[in-house]
Amino acid sequence: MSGATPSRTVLKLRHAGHLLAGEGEAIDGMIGMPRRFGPRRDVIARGDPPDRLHVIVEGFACRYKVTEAGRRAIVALMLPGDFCDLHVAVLGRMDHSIGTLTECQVADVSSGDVQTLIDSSPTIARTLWWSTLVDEAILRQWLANMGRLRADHHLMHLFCELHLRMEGIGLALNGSFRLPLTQEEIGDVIGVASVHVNRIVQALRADGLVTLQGGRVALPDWDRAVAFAGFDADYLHLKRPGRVAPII
Amino acid sequence: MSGATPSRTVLKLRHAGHLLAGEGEAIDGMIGMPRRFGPRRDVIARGDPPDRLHVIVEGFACRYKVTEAGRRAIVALMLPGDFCDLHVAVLGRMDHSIGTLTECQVADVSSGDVQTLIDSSPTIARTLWWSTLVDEAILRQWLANMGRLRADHHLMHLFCELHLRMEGIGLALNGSFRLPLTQEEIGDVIGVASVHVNRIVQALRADGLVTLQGGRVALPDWDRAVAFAGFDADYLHLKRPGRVAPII
DNA sequence: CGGTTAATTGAGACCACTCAACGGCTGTGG
DNA sequence: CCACAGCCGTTGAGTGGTCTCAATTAACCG
Repeated sequence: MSGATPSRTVLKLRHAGHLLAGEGEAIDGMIGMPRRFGPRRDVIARGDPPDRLHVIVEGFACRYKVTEAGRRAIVALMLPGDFCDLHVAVLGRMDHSIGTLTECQVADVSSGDVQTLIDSSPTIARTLWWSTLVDEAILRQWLANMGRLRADHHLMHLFCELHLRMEGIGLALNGSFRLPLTQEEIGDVIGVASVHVNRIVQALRADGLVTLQGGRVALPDWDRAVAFAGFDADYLHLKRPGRVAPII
Repeated sequence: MSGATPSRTVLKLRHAGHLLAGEGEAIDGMIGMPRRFGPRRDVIARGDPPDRLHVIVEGFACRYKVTEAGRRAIVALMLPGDFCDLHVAVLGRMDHSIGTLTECQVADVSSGDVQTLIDSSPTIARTLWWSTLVDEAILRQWLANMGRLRADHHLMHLFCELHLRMEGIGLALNGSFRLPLTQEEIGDVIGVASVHVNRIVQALRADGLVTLQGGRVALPDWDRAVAFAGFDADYLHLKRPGRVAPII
């Protein structure tokens, strides 16, 4: 590693296992100055032309769709370092919205810069490709979980996934990580009403499987959590396993 | 159009709206001789290295995952003409399986040929890219539907989607199309038990919204079906509409 | 014509929902 | 410093969609 600390984006992309020396810095070089978004703001709305690329530098954001009946479905959670829309420029308009959950720092990335970088290095191209495929694999896993797992198992599965993803970018410490979402927002992820999230969380807490307080999630017993959720991390495709020195 | 009838793959890809004259034939040229698979056979299994590309030439196939508890989740339906795995070569191993539902003809495609074709034409590259993005958009829509739509609305939504997709490859006639799946398999798609699929189908049939018999689905009243399902086709990103949008 | 698979029907149980009310915390303005 | 509003979390009660188990009929196939 060189002098500058690699961004969370690069920390994540290193898990693909392809990046050569210096390429992390090249990727960081194209990420512009972040703009601040307040909580619950749209970064891009459904119907917009997807002309810009964005990276979540800080905070939690999501992809979401709203059903006819007005129920919101969060179809992806984006953590610090995640690309929002590496891929969608080919489509004419957004079929979903991207919005912040917490306050966020969002950086614009020029799609021309991305193209240049991809053309300049097969390993970078392969790494960005890997990133979009992992996003898709997560989507498949979420679909498989939804409606087939009971809400308590489903929630623990989500926490297991987020723990690994947060750990991969240096944001998990001692089995706990920050997740300042309301129970309503968690419900929009796993597809249940907020009232039900509440009851489930209490039961899980009583079982010693998880604690949620002050916007942090703690998994005191990883093995039990994994067993309870039926969690298998293969869909995250982490070629370089887990731990990154935690930041904060 | 030239002499030879375009394959269903090309019929589908034309909806992207990018292909130039002659490029459809180029794409068809790389699709090899199909091999026959019986019903309920794995084309690729979870854990396999994703080294080959496949196209479903004839029949119905699916991506699926199996939960710890043994429940199967079908996370994508693949119709004639669909690429199975245009994208997954970057990942080390399959995180899901691809299997036939009905008897299928499956053609192998050399990934070298695909690469050559992509390098030879930006419009072909853009078109194949579009294809994988539409697959992902369908995945998002399925995730949004699952667990948020009541099973009857969900099922009608699926039928509306399949109707447009089948129509787009010339396999829908007078609002009906072939879909020789068991109620169990349909249940694995929308995440409900086969017994419940049965009751729902009967209710929908009684309402005149759909008929299922002899392995065919018929939607006698498209507008009512769309209204009932809350269906909005935008996520299929058909730049050249397959069916004219319902008037009134 | 017998065997197998799929569709259908019924009964009872459970998971998650809605509606509603209450408590706790925080920020604001008087 | 207190009153108040507002959001979030919590709790209760009753409803309903979907489940499992089981049995029966219908359709298909050799």
